[in-house]
Parts: sequence; structure tokens; C-alpha cells
Amino acid sequence: MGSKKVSMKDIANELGVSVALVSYVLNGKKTDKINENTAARIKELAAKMNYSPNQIAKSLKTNRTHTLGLIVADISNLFYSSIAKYIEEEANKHGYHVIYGSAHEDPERFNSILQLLLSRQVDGLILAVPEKAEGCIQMLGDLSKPFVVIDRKFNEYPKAPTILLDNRHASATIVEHFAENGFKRLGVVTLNRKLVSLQDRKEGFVEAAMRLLGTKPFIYALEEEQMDAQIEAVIHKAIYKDKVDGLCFFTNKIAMTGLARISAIDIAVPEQLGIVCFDEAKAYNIFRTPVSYYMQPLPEMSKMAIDYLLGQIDKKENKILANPKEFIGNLVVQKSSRR
Amino acid sequence: MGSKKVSMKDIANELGVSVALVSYVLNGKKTDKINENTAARIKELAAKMNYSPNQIAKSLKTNRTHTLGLIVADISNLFYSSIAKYIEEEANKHGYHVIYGSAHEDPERFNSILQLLLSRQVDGLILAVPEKAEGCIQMLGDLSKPFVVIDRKFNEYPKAPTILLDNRHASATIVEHFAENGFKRLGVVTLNRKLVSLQDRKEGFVEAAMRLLGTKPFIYALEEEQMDAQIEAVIHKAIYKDKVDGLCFFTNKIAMTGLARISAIDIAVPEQLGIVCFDEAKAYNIFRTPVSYYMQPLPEMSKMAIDYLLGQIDKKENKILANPKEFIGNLVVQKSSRR
DNA sequence: ATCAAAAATTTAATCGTTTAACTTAAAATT
DNA sequence: AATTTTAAGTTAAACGATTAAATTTTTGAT
Repeated sequence: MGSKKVSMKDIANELGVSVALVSYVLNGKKTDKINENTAARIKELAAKMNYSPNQIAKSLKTNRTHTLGLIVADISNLFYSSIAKYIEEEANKHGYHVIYGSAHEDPERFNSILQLLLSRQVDGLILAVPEKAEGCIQMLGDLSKPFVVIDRKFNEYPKAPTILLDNRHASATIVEHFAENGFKRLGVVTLNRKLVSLQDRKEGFVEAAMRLLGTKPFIYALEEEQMDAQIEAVIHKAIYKDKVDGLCFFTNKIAMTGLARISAIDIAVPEQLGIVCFDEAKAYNIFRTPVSYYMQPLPEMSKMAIDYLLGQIDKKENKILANPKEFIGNLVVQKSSRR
Repeated sequence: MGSKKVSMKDIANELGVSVALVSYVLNGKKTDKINENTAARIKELAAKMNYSPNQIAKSLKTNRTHTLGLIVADISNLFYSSIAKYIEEEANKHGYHVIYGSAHEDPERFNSILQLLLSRQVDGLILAVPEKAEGCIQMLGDLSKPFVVIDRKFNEYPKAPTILLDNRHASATIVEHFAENGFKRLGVVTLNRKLVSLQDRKEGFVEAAMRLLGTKPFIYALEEEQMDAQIEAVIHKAIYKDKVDGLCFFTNKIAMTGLARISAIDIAVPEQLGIVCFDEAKAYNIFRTPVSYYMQPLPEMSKMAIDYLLGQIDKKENKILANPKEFIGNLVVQKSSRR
């Protein structure tokens, strides 16, 4: 009991050999120059003593932690926890682990987490950078620390490695689908933040609506912190005043709030109101009418993020991602928008 | 650009002092024995050079990583991502970070993640231990590595530090509520796993139903992997054959699957069927009738987990948690079960 | 037996910190 | 002026591994 962790020294002492030899054997290096017998004895004892290497010491020497840092907006938000899951899975495949933090879109919190991850010497970073924290892009470049921005894009840094959805294209797909199904007066519910991805969704939506329907969609912008308080008025205005017949929720969270409100209203979906949301959620199927949604290809996006990062870490210098990589997702059409 | 990270040595050389002095100043130790002026110069330069300590080196020396390991079943599962969020928040308050992994209830995967966390020298562990992996409790005890089990309980290890819901009490509360609202033929949908928490929910439910209604509830057990395939038959049997009038879903995920199915059926909730679920979810409000749920006090549970762990780490030897701590949650009654 | 070559193992420096123990210089005491 | 005290700082070992270079041991050829 209370037996402290065994180190290479313990093994070496027990066997009367040097620590170096133990290191060589246990790492499978110089195998051709080591007596098979000795190697076997070392391995055997290591197993018996339940040796597990001290990664901290290893990292100090090798300058590799085999750990990636991930900063998302909020880990309890389905969209980000899904990303986290795929990132983790993909990283694990390559023997990497993930440390994460939630920044809640606060630049200060973001920077503090970033500093902590850096001080823990993560080998690379995957970041959902909040507004006003773009400075980190320059800083990480100066440090020559591998990183990749996900789900965000900064026009001031067109060369930063960036992975996100082609938001304009996604919106266009949604509008097209609405148009094909005879919806004419469209509306979108978004947040009043300057995030480029929301901006792009909006612009793409407006552009497509003008082109395909000849009308501008109604835009409803909520404040994140007062979503619950504001939603009732917004939904009411959209349906009864603006006579919107096709509504698009721009994020998962907005959708949950909005759908809850619509649930309480006596309106036929999709007959009187068509609905499409961004991002996948099992919950969309418990709404009175299964809700259509535009699904981001998160597994592919995660895979590319990890591949790029590991490439950088191993200095294989693959030059992919010189420009933001925008993925095309796909629209899962359910009853809420089909007529 | 490409400037490597600055170390204490760089600062010391620049200023012509010893590394030790830099260390003392930057850590605020021996402040009474150091010239204020020198201290100021060191701090100033450190700030200017953007020094940030190498935690890896620090950890190697101090044997503290200020990092906790968290293993949940699945980070993309709302229940666990909520726990993760609270754990992270609480840990951050005390200057600790969290590394996590998803074990997907697989003992092998669990043990492999556990080994990795240990090799990274986490200071403590928060674990949702899967069935067949209880061995880790003994092992961590032997290593005298602080840990706490959450959301699970193992009767073979009554002394292991354990934090979870009082599941029997929760079930009893739900049955009581059903009874008070005139529901008579109850049913529960659970998983056919041997997890003590599910077992306790079931036993608590049965016991309370016998006591308050004089009848045994119908038990429907799904296999996790075939939930989607099995749910239709189960719901059908419950409603049309067994004539259940009050249904309880034992987990978030089961609830999502079950509610999606009920959504497709023409049945009045709560008039013909009352519904209560375990665990909180915003999504419960987008169901045609807002769904009642039993909410676990996750913030309090997380706080206790962290407090206990940090206590152990600091060897303050607070003996709380000698027995499993079972928390009482509260039932949020909505329209789905009120009549 | 001798010696070079090959095989097996050890030595020692290093990674960036921490910290107990020691040294030096200046100030205070006598 | 000699001695003690205090203040300010330095030295050096350690944490647990890695790895190039050096050393010792064994083997084989003569």
C-alpha cells in the first residue's frame, strides 16, 4: 500500500543495470545493440513492477507532451461537446490527448485559458476564438506554436489556418430548400454578435432570398444573455406581424429556445410555418414535427484539424490550410419544412 | 519571430543574477529577504519578455501538476458534458485544470485512459467508473492517488469516496408525484445494464409503486446499442398492451429516443399518458407538452467532488466521504405529468 | 596469447524549475 | 577595530527521463 510510483531507477537498481539501458529497452531504441536476454529481464520486471513512464519527465526532455489544447465556447453546448468528442477521438487515434477549457466567448477568459494551456506545453491548439481575441493568432504565430482556428474566421488574418463551415453556402442551401417547398416570407433568428460565421450565414441567407424569392428575409437578432426573455416577442412578431412562413434558427441554442416557444403556440408546422435549424441534435425529433437541420460534417472537420496539427508538429510541412478551409455540410430534410 | 519560449535562465542572464533569485521573486517566496529594487527589475523584465513558467518543469520538481483527470462515459452526452462543465468551473476556481476522456462504458478503454492520465501525473481523478472496471478503486487506493467516483456506486467497495444521486429517493419522489396526480399504471424505460444507479432507480420505483399504488410498475429494458430499433415496440407495448398511463424515462438519452417516438403517436399528454424523465435538458421544453424531470444538483455535487479531492491532495485529511454521499435532487413538474 | 572489431553497457549532460544550505557584503553592536 | 547580525544573493542537488559519446566486455581472427 502507499507504494510510490516506480521509476526507471527502481528497475535499474533492482537489476543492477544503468538507467540508460532501461530507457533504451523500454523505448525500443537501439534494439540491435542490446542483449536479448537483458532486454527480456528488464521488460519483465517493468511489467511486474507495474511501471508506467512519468510523462512529465519525458516531456521536459523531449519537448513533446503529446497533448493538444482545445478551447471552445461552452462545453455543455451540444455543438461544442460534439466537436470535442470528435477531436478527442481523432487525437486518441494518434496517441494524443486533449485538455480543454470553455471560454464563454469572453476574450479575457480565453486568453487566460490559452496561457494555461501554453504553460502546460501543449503541442498544438484547436481554438474557437471569440471576438476581440484575434490577437492570439499573431502571438501563436510568433511563438511558432501549431494551432488551428475552428468554427470562426477572421478576415484580418486570411492566412491563419482555419476550418469552418461554408456558412454562405449553407444558408443558400436552406433558402433554396424553402423556395422549392413554396415558402415565401422567410425569417432568421440569430444573435447580435459580430462573429463572422453568423454574419456569413446572414449575408448568405439574404443574398439567396433576394436571388430566389426576390424579397429580403426578416432578421431577428437576440442577445445571448436575454434569449429566454426576448424570444416570446420575437416569435410573436415573426408569425403574427411579419407573417413569416419559413423560419430558420441560426444556432442550436437559439433553436431550443425558439422551438420551446413555438411549442406553446397553436400553429401548424409545416403548413403555416416551416422550420429549419443549424446543427444536428437528437432533440429536433421530439418537437411536434421532426425538424429539418443543416448538419456540419464535424467528423471530417475534426479529422482535418488534427491531421493538419500533427503535420505541423512533426514538421512535415504540409502546406494545406494556407487559406481558410470551408466545408460543405448537408441539409437533413424532415417534416418541419416539407410540403 | 519563431522566438523560442523564454525561461528563467534568460531573465537571469539578462540581469546578471542567478536563476534561483528569479525563481524566488517570481514565486513570491522569501520576499522579506530580497531587495525590493532587484525584485522589481526581475518582475519587470519577466513581464516585458512575456515570460510564462514551464509547468512541466515545475511539475517535475514539485510533484504537482495542478491538473485533475475526469473520465466520463461520453462527453457528447448532455448529462456528462454538464458535469464536465461544473467540474471544470469549480476546478478553475482553485487554479486547477481538467484533462478528460470518454470511456463509453468500456472497461478496456476506461483503463487505458486512466493509465494515460496517471502517466501525466494528474493530482487527482474524478471517475464515472463503468461496470467491470471497479478494480481501479483498489489500484488507486494502493497508489494513494486521490480520486472520487461520480454517478456510480459499487457495493463491493462501500468505503470508496463516492458522490451520486440518491436514486431510490428520486424514484420514490417521482412515483409519489404520479400517484398524487392520479396516474395508476406506471412504467419505466431503462437500460439492461447492471449499473447500480439504474438498479437503484428501478428498485426505488418498484418499492414506491407497491407502497403507494399497490401495483408493480412495468419495466422496459433497452439495449444501449439498439435503442433506436427497440423503442417503437416498447412504446407500443406500454401504451396499447400494458395500458400504462404514467411513463418514466431513466436517462436523458432514453428520454430523447422515447419522446421522439411518442411525438409520432397520436396520444394526449398528460391526459392519456403522463411523462417524467431523469436529468435536466432544455430540450424537454420543445416536446409538445413541456416534460417534467428530476434534476440532479450537479453544481453541488461537482463542488463536493472538487473540495474533497483538493482536500486529499493537500493532505488536510478531511474525512468526509467515508461513506457514499447521496444527494437529493428535485422534481421539476411541468405539464406532462400534471392533471 | 594478442589485438582489432563488434557487442553490450555505462557515463554524464541536459530539459526548466525548486529549495535547502551556504556565502558574501554591509550594517550594527560592542 | 573586532565581532556579530542582518540582508541579499548564490550554489548545487534534485525531479525522472533521454541520448550522444565514451567505456568495458566479449568474440573472433591470427
